[in-house]
Formats: sequence, C-alpha cells, structure tokens
Amino acid sequence: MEYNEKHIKIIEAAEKLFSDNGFNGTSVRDIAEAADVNLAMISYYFGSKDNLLVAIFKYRGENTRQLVSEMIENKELSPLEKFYTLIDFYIDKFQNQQCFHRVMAREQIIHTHGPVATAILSVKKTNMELIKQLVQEGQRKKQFKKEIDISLMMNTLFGTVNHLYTTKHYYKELNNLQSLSDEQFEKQLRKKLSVYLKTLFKAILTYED
Amino acid sequence: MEYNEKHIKIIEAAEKLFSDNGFNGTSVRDIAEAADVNLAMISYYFGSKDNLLVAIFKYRGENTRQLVSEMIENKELSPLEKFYTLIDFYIDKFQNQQCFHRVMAREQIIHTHGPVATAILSVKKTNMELIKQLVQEGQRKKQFKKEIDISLMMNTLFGTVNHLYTTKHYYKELNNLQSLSDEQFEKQLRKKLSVYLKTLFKAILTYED
Amino acid sequence: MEYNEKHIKIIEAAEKLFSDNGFNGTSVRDIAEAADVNLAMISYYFGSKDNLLVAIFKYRGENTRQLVSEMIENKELSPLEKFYTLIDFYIDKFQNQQCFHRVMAREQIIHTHGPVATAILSVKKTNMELIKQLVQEGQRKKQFKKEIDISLMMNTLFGTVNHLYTTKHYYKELNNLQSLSDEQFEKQLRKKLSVYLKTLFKAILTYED
Amino acid sequence: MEYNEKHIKIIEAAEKLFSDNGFNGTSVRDIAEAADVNLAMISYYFGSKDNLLVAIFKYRGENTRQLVSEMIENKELSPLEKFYTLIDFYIDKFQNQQCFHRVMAREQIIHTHGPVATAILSVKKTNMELIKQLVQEGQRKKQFKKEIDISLMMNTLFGTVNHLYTTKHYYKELNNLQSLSDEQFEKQLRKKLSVYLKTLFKAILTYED
DNA sequence: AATGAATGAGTCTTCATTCAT
DNA sequence: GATGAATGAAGACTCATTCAT
Repeated sequence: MEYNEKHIKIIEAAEKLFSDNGFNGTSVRDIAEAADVNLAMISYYFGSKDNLLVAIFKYRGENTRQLVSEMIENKELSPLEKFYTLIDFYIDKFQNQQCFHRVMAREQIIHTHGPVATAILSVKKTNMELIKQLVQEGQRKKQFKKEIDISLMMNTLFGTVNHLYTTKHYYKELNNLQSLSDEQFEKQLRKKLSVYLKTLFKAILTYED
Repeated sequence: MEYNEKHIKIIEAAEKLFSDNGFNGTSVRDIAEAADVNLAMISYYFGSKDNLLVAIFKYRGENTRQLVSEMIENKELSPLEKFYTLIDFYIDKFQNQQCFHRVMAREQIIHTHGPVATAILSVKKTNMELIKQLVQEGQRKKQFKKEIDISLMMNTLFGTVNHLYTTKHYYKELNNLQSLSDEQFEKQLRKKLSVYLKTLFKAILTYED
Repeated sequence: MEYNEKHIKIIEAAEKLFSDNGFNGTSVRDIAEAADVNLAMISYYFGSKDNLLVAIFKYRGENTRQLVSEMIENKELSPLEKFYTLIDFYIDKFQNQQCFHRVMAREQIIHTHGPVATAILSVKKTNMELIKQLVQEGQRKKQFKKEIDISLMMNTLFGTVNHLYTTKHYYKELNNLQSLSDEQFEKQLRKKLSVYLKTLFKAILTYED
Repeated sequence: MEYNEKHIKIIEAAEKLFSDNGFNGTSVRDIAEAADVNLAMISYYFGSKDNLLVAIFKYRGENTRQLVSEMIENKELSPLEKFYTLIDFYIDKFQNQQCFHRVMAREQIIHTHGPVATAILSVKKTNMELIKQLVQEGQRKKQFKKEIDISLMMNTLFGTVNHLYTTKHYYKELNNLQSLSDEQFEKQLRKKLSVYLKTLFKAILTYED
C-alpha cells in the first residue's frame, strides 16, 4: 500500500489524537481538523475510521523489519552486542514513536480478532522472528544459555519498555521527578533504562560470571 | 465508600464490558442491561459514567494493601521467599482479575490527570510502597543487592505480567498454542510465568552464585 | 388554603429559583435542596411541580386585596392622593417581591388557560376592581377625567413598573449606572420612578392646569 | 451572519414554539418536527439550542434600525408627528411579531448576562439611541419639554405595548371581550392603543395647551 | 478526485414522579 | 406523616458515514 502526503498527514494526526484520547474518544471530525483536510476525505481515503486504525499499524510496521534485519546480519558484532543494540533500538523506537506505541498498547488489548488484530499480529511476528534469530545465533555460538523462553523474554523486553513509556506520567510522579523538564526527564529515563535492560538481559541470556 | 450489592453488580458488569469493548466502546445502556438494573440507576448511584470508572479502581484497589502487607510482615519467610510469594500473588491477581487489569492497562495510558489518574496513582503508590519495604528488608539482611532501581524493577514485574495477560491472545497465536483449551493454556501459562519470573528476579535481586 | 412553615419555605425557595432560572429551568431537586426539605415532600405537599407554581400565585395574591381595599376606603385622602399612595404601594410591592413578579411576568405570557392562568387572572381581577373603584370615585368627585380607559391605564401602570423591575439589569447598563451598588441603584430608581409615575398619572387622570 | 432558507425555517418554527411553551418547554425535537428538518440539523446549523435562541434575537434585531432610522430622518414631519409614527411602528411590530416579542419578553427577564443578554442589549441599545435622537430633535426645536427622562419614558412605551400584547388573553378576559374574534379583537386593540399612546405621549413630551 | 450538506442512530444525563416502608 | 430508593420518559447533543455534485 502506497500512502501519499495527505494519507500520512491524516495518519499522523489520527495517531496523535488516538494516543491522547483513545480511538473511541476521538471523532473523525477531530482528525479532519487536526490534519486540516476535509471531513469526508477520511472516509474517502480509508473507507472507515476502523480502517484508518489498521492503516496506522501498517504504516508504522513497515520500516522495522528492514532496520533490525540489517543490524542482525552485521558480522562485526557479537550476539550480546547485537542484543544491546537491539535494546537501544527499541528504546529509541518507543521514545520517538510514543504516540504510536500508546495507541498500539491500548488497541492490542481489546482487539483479539479482526483486521486490527491481524495487523498487530503481523508486527509482533516480525519482531519475534528477528529476535528468535538473534537468540539462536547466540546459542549456536555458545554465548547464550540453551534454555531461554524467547516468548517470555520478549514479554519482559516489550512489557518493560512499553509499560514505562506508556505510563511515564505515573513513573514521574512516583519518583518525585515532577520538577524535571520533559526533555531532561526523557533523556535521563532513556539512559537509566538502557543500562538497566542491558544488565537485565545479560543476566537472562548469558552465563554470568 | 461502602458499595452495596447493586453497586457491585454494576461495577462488575461495567468492568467486563470495559475490558471487552473499552470504556468509550461501552454504553451506559449496555452496562445497565448486563447488570440488569435500570438505566437511570447508574447515574443515580455513581453520578456519571466517568465516576463509575473511578469507582472500579477504588473497589479493586481496596483489598490489595492488606493482603500484601500481612504477607510482608510474616516473620517466617526470607526476603527472597517473600518476593516469590509476591510474584505468585500478582500472577494470581492478574489471572483472576483479568478484566480489571485490562481496563486499568488501557485507562492508565490516557489518563494523565484527573480523578481516574488519581485513583490509579493511589493503587500504584500502595504497590510501590509495599515492594520498597520488602526490597529494603532484603538489603538490610544483606540478601539483596545494594544497587536496585526499585521503580524500574517494578516496571519489569508489572510490565511483564501485564503485557502477557492483556495480550495473551497474541502470545497464544505466536506460540502456536491455539489447540489448547483456555483452561489448559492459563494453567500452563501461570506455571511457566511463575518459574520464569522467580528466576528473573532472583537474578535481579540477589548475589547469584 | 392554609400554608404551614414548610409549605412557605418551599414556596419561597421555588420562587427564588423560578425567578433566576425559569420554571422549566428549575428542577424539583433544586428546590428541595434550596428549601432543605426532602425531595419527595414537594410532590407530597403540593401534588406536582405545576401545582407548586399555582400555590405561589395564591400565596402572593392573598394579601394585596385587603391592604389596597383599606387604603381606598380611607376618607381623609383625595382620589389623586389615593392614587399616589397606590403608585407607591405597587412600586414597593414590585421592589420587595421582585422574585415573585419576575416569575409572574414570565408565566403570565405562556399560560393562557389552565390553573396557572386562573390563579393569575384572579390576582389581576382584584387589582382591576380596586383601581376601577378608585378611578370612579375620582370621576364622581369631578377630579378625574370622564374618559379614562382604565384597562389601558392599568397596562401603563403595571407595564411600566413591571418592565422596569424585571429588566432593571438592562436599564442599569443602558444608563451607565454599573458603578452604583445595588442598594444605591434601587433607592435611586424607586425615587425617580415614583416622581415620574405621579406626574404621568396626574396627566392621564386629572384636568391639568 | 447570513441565514439561508432553512435557517429561517428553523428560526421561525423555534420562535413560535418558544412563544407558546417557553424555551425550556420546547424540545429541539419539537422544533425539528415543526420546521420539518432533521433533528441533527439544528445542532449542525446553530451549534446548540442556546445559540438558536441568540440567532432569533439577531435575526429579528437586524431590520429595525434601518426602518426607524429612515423615518426619523424624514424632513417633512414634525417631531411629534414622527413620534406618532414611531408609536404606530412599534405597535405594528409587536402585533406582527407577537411570537418574537413574547420570547423576548420572557428571556430578557432571566438573562442578565451571557450571549442572550448581549443580543438583547444590542436590540435595546438601537432603540434607545434612535428614540433619544428623536426626542432631542424635538427639544432643539422647542416642541418637546426640556426635562424628559428618556429611559423611563421608553419603559412606559415598551412596557405598555409589551405588557398588553404579551398578556392580551387576560386583557380580553378582564374586559369581557371573549365574544370577539381574534381578528376583530386585534384590530380594535390596535386602534385603541394607538389613540391612547398618542394622547399619553403628547402629554409626556409636549407643552400641553 | 474531492467535498459540503445532511442524517439516522446512538450518546450520556436529567427529569418529575411514585411507592414501599 | 414523611422519605429513600427507584424508574420510565425525555432531554440535548455527537457520531461515523453517505451522497449529490
């Protein structure tokens, strides 16, 4: 599917609004205003509001595979180094596409079937596949433990990052960081999280010493 | 606040519907029908649909503290044993109150301020406080590491459990477990998750050998 | 009809609220709260909200007749002096019972039939009768003109006072009297209106010189 | 603001219904039915029921100024003749737009602030200004008294006409004119009122002989 | 290809009143 | 006599979508 400029304008406006007010809390009218396009154009371009949601997942799902794929095939890095790179990649992704991940975090809960679920599953399958590949490489090279539940491990990776970024307002409050500017806070969070996850996954994946 | 039988009937009906269709995807009419009460009674009892959501959080938040508190004060368990008990407690909680946690998982994302956020924050504060207490006990007894980021660690605990239970339909699909009955699946998941998290948190908290 | 203390409390609370927000803009619940009585008591005492409105007119209509009647029968005053007294009496009445007159001014417009109209008509008949008597006395004594349209003249009397008091907020604005305190304004208005109406009705009623 | 055919259809239907049943006594559904338009169209066109009320005042307020203005600038009439014309103009206006004036009579009482009050005040200001101009012309030409309280005088003019037309059902009753057809009654009323007011205002404005 | 106008269905909430106690 | 709890009906408004142009 090719998205032209206006498609993208609508998608990004919708993403922001869905992120702030939820899918059902956002009206097509709101989106049209935010994207500065005619109201009827949204139905015209996407068919329906539901379809627009699916389009968001497709739009955001497209890029990931290639980026991660290239990184994994890099021959100069050890599996653990690759995993560290992967962690930073996902942290960056969540940080830079917070709106999208907020939308996804919410919608994946209620969509168990149907086109939205299919689009989400496709994103998840890609991630699963790439990470599996990486873990297996580490295992082949005897640098990663043999017994690793990849699915649960991924749950920890995405669960932690996702939970942290989608509820960062509570994190801020609980840790009395209200005085920090958003920028400072995000920078600090990024750093701490990166170190934390690397330590954590080193423990999960490798034979510690 | 005291909730009578009808309050609870409404709360539980709402919880289920919010869980399945989202807050905005559920009409007060739907709730009234599911709870088998008069439509006007919901406004009469709770004032508004928003208030009903807050009531759900208050209702579910009330019990936790005492249960966890008692467990933590138990003198016969070591800190690590207590943490293991805590893990199982939360796994059970998520498993038994999946509807509630689905609602909470969704609502905590968009409510950054206001009464809903306040109710959620209160639940989170309680959890934070209790776990902090427990970790500090372990540290005092030199059984837990000195440098533990409690907040991030909790993110891993709740993030993992939360993500797994709220998106278990994807987990099932990604691991090709569609053939399992829901009961079998849940039982197996519970078991695997428990072992996984205990191993994980042992690594996070203690000086491994 | 005898009104007890609670009846009167309700009537006066209703009168104030109807005056501020209109009959349909006031809920029985509002009245119950303002009167500090149980909600059901209003139906219990008055039967219905409509009946309460009728009760207001009956309650306020009762006193007028006797007061005016006595004044008119006073043998020491000339007809014109009596009319002057009457003018001040009505000005005082409108000033002291502004809420009631606001309600009446509004309700008399839409109630052309039915119990409310009947109650209002009864008040009007009383006034008409008394004033007619007074004018005829003046005519008998050759102090008032023979050709006086009493009905239109009363329209001028009540129309002027009524219009002025029910829309005094516009009068204030139009005459740039916003700086005056309510008290100062009312005092000044009362005075000016009294002089104005006496001059006016002297011209209408008597043979000027 | 430009009103198209449908706007006007809605405005006029609303005006009639507000006149008969009051603003709060009329539902948007009633208006939609009377105007034979879709229910949602009223919100679509006017935004809200309150806005529709404001639109009524704006719609009816637009024409007056020009008509009166032209008449006042007419060089062939004496000030008193102009005033007589003005009286007939307002009588006609009240007679022909009884619904509107009923609505205005009711709403000006409770709206002391806000957009409705602003729209009403604007109508009143226009009238005030035009009449002031006319009276001052009469004073300059030494045909009107020097000491005239224009504001109170206008209260008498509008108060009388307004009171008479908005409560004409009581006038009919009090004067035992129930046997007259509406047409006959209105014709007769118009005539009597015109004569009455001209006599009255001649007395108020000019040096009588 | 793009859109202004329009709409049927549905939203949450409030209402005056009732009735068992 | 007095009332807390309850409700059927109705309220104003918003929604996603359509369709003639």
